Amino acid sequence: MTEKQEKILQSALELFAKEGFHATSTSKVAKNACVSEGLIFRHFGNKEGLLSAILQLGENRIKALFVDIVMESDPKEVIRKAILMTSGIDKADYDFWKLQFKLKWELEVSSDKKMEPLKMALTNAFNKLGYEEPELEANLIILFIDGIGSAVLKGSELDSEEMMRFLIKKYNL
Amino acid sequence: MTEKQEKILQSALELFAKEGFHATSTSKVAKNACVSEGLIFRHFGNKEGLLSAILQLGENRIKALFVDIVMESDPKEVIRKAILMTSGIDKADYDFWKLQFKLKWELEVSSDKKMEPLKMALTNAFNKLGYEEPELEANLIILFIDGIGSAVLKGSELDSEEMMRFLIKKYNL
DNA sequence: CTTAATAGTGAGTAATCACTTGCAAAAGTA
DNA sequence: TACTTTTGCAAGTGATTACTCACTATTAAG
Repeated sequence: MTEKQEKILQSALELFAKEGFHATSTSKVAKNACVSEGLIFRHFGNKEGLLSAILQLGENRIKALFVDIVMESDPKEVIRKAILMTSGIDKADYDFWKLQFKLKWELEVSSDKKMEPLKMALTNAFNKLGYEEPELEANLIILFIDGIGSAVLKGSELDSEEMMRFLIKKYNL
Repeated sequence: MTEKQEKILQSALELFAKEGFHATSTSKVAKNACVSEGLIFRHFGNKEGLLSAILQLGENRIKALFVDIVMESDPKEVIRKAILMTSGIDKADYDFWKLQFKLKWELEVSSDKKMEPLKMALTNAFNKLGYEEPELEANLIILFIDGIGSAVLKGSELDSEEMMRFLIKKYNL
């Protein structure tokens, strides 16, 4: 991957996150990246190709976030780490995650599949801890993680750290 | 409001919800509504004006949904009704609510303010029931409602009815 | 009936859209 | 060195964008 190629990707990420995919023109991306507009199409084929490249990065990053949770053997620790998942994300990466959330709405891609390994790990954890309906408990945690993530990235006033602490207390973790 | 004016609003709602605001052109809206494109600008000024009109409808509808909850005096019933809030929405109104959720991301409008009365009612209810941290409990419920709504409107596989039943059981309501 | 306001149209507008093309500079590769 | 491939740019392309304008049809009040 060339230097300019990365610059295009970085600029697209920033602008797509800030303004949205459809509201961002390829000429804007090119200007922001200080390259000719044609170069975008040379490297990524079309605008959707550019988006796909970004989406692929997202897939990889989310997998990386899950690894630490899924590999954990202590069930209590699995749930704790899941709840705290979003606390670990760098502020410099906000654009990146914001885009991922935004695109779930803009492109109608279901996030169920991506969350599947996390759901399995949580279900298993709740099962080990003797909860009556482990799968529903897992769904609930995922709902909260997603909700907290959304709130933070949308710039809500919600104190995410306090919510996580509260949840951890609620589950005796 | 004229017949054609309503048709424009209806078409815009449908298309904005399906394709997104920026991805829907005014000419598409006009065609779908079987009116001349110019009429849109006569009545709504510009594309954003059309959006504002739709957004205003949303504000009113969400207030109507809240009334039944906020007016309830029995604290347990307040929480129960809040949890079940999304179960009452008509499938014919899916486009409408989908657009409201979509726009929260596309236009970066915080939904905190709209949710404020609901949060107050829930906080009060949890307080009456002797919960230690009523405000955080309220936040959690709102997070849940928002999450269920998102999941359903995004076409997730999540069984929302079962999740609601599960939560109601969890809170002994 | 007259008049004025509103509702509605359809053919424009300049600007912008995603994308292409021709060509040159650079970088491998032998 | 000579040749091929990749990288990059500038100047285009036709289509579409949000929006305007000149005009007509309809309505309603005096």
